[in-house]
Amino acid sequence: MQIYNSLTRKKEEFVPVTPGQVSMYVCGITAYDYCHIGHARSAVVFDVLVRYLRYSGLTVTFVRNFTDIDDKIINRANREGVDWKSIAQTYMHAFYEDMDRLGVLRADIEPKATEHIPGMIALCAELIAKGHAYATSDGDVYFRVRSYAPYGQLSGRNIEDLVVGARVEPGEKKEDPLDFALWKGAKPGEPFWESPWGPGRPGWHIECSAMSEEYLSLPFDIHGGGQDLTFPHHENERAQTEAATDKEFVRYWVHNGFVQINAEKMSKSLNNFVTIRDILDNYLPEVLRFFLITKHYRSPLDYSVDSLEEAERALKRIYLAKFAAENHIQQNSKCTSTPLPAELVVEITALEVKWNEAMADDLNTAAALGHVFVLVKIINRILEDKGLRKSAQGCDQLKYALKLFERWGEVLGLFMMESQEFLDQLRHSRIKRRNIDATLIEEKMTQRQKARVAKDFARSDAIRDELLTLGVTIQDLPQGASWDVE
RNA sequence: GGCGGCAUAGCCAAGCGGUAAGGCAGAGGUCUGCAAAACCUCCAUUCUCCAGUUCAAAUCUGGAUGCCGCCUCCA
Repeated sequence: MQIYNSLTRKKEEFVPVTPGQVSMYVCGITAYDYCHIGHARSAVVFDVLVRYLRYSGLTVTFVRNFTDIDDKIINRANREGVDWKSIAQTYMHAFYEDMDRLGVLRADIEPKATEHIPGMIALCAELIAKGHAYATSDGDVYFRVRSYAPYGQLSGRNIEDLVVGARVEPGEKKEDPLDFALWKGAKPGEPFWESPWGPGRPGWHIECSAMSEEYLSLPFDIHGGGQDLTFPHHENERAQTEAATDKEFVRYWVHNGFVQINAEKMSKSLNNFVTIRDILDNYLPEVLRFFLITKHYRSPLDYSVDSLEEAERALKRIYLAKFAAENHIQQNSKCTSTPLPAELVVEITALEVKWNEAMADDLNTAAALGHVFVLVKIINRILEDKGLRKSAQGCDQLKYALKLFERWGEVLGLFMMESQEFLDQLRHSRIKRRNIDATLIEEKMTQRQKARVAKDFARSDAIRDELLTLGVTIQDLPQGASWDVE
């Protein structure tokens, strides 16, 4: 497959270091708050990537870490007057709850920073020994940025430009403002680990270097994360590992784009953070997951309730077609030998190739979903035509289409629910969201049914209009009337 | 100020030199007591603008304009 490499700023053919095997590391969360929709996007994007690589026949070793010690965790613990460990515990647990609901698979290895302190200390020591780092009298250890020539290559910056923006916090004893902390000497009251430089704790970047090196051999194939991690986090990780080991760190750097809220960046200051659980209070997890892959992973994605509801309608269309095809296959016992129009068969066969091409082209899920809808249209076309739907070939093609749903769904993490179950859940989700009193609606439906039997259409239509103002629509079907929420 | 990205129908969105996928909305039709839902059909001679390269450009080059991101913790 082709994959865009942030380091070379080009799409490249993906060739794993070891044929048939992929080693992949993605920066996980810092456990200090509930995950927001941006975390969801990143997690889902790399989940789809892992699933697709496996679908392509590759064996993937996927490492995703937890940062369970960090300034933000300590700050929150202090603010709430609790132990920092319980903060990390709470939000790692929440992460699993949210991700499980979204269908994000567990990584093969999920290391925690606090369980890898010795590796980080060893890395710091190695960097000091090689002259790439130095300890200060305060027990801090800094990376000597100017000692690593390629610094800035990954994020496309040159060192002299960085100097302008570099900051030195009060109390820091850096040789150079560009240098960044590998190890932070403990301040009073802070958690610490013993080290050759005195009690302290790791800087943020060193943990990913230590953990990726521990579980994957260098260079490993894919390093992923959000676009904002490119600088400084990934740039620093790369500098640390390559300077310490004299080996290439990573072959392909993959970065996902941001989720924006109404075309603006999500930020604490704008107070426009939307958490995963906020959304899942009102929408099915699969709707959110579908929404997150409707756009190419490197582009910014604009979140709004409208766009989420549009995704919901679109997903419903897919499930309705799946539902109809499944039902038809179950119930249709008699088959005729009517052939399907040749172009229909050709089209459906071509779809599998096209879908694959889309996914192999830098994980173009937006295009892949387009092909899913073409499949939906073909299913409906067969189902709609009495001759075609009874033909043996028509049935075969419907079965094949369902197999495609299954295969594609496995990769996208979609369409895996029982159709009926999805449609029921969707209905309940909408009833809840629109604050609809189902008992009241049922009463009205009974009243309306009486009116209809009595051919009092004025009355039955009045009830229908009344329900419509609540957002409830009525369908009069041969087997009786039913209602739904839009 | 430095670096990078984007601009495609009412909205969302693919497209990576060979003549505009797909979704939502909308219009027509099937169905219906009438509707609704569902389904089918239709819906960009044209891709922000101006030059250029080419037999051929939404796609490449140069310029203009407008948005956005990063450079500080951030997915």
